[in-house]
Amino acid sequence: MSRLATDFYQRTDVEQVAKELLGTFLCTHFDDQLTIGKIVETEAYRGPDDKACHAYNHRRTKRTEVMYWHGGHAYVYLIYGIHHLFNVVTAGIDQAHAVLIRAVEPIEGIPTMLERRGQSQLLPKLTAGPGTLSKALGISTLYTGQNMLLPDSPIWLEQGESPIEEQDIIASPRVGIGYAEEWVEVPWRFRIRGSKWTSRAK
DNA sequence: CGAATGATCGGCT
DNA sequence: GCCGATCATTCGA
Repeated sequence: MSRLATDFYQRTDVEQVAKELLGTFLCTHFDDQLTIGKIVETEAYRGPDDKACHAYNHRRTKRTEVMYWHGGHAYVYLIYGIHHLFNVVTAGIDQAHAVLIRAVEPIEGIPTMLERRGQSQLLPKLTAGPGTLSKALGISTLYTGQNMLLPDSPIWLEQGESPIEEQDIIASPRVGIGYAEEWVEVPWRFRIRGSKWTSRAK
């Protein structure tokens, strides 16, 4: 396997990056535990024109500052006071684009994931959904701003076995963004066709 | 400084 | 299907 590098992350077409992240491996190494999940569902967010994006209209706050950093950083934030959502920052400096990772297929470190989630059986609900996958992989807001291009990063991405074909990608509207007006129906949620490890379709 | 709210999840009906 | 959890962040006074 080889790590995704600068030229993958720093493209300006966040929609394309979101599709190409499907099939890649999200890896974490915390507390001496290696966990790996194959990414099966993503969503693209494109500041500054996308009303669903935290960086809409060049909005710049302490929380969203990371989105303005160069591609390859991790943007992690807390939602509903409970869930830590993991995003991959893309494009260049001051282009606030990011891809939310919404579901992974457990590959490595499954006992660790089960323990972190307090579950005993390997079922899709272990890692289907942005909050649950973060918990299973041990990702928290502590790691927002982590540069995943650094060789010693505890969070990183590995290339997939082979690219997912366009015909095997299902696009649909993003979820939980009812406030985003004309952006509500834009089909920037991507999933691998036939994967049982994705969250429920809208 | 106070109040509202959210890129969600899981338990209960 | 509905609803409550739970708190950092954001914005307005």
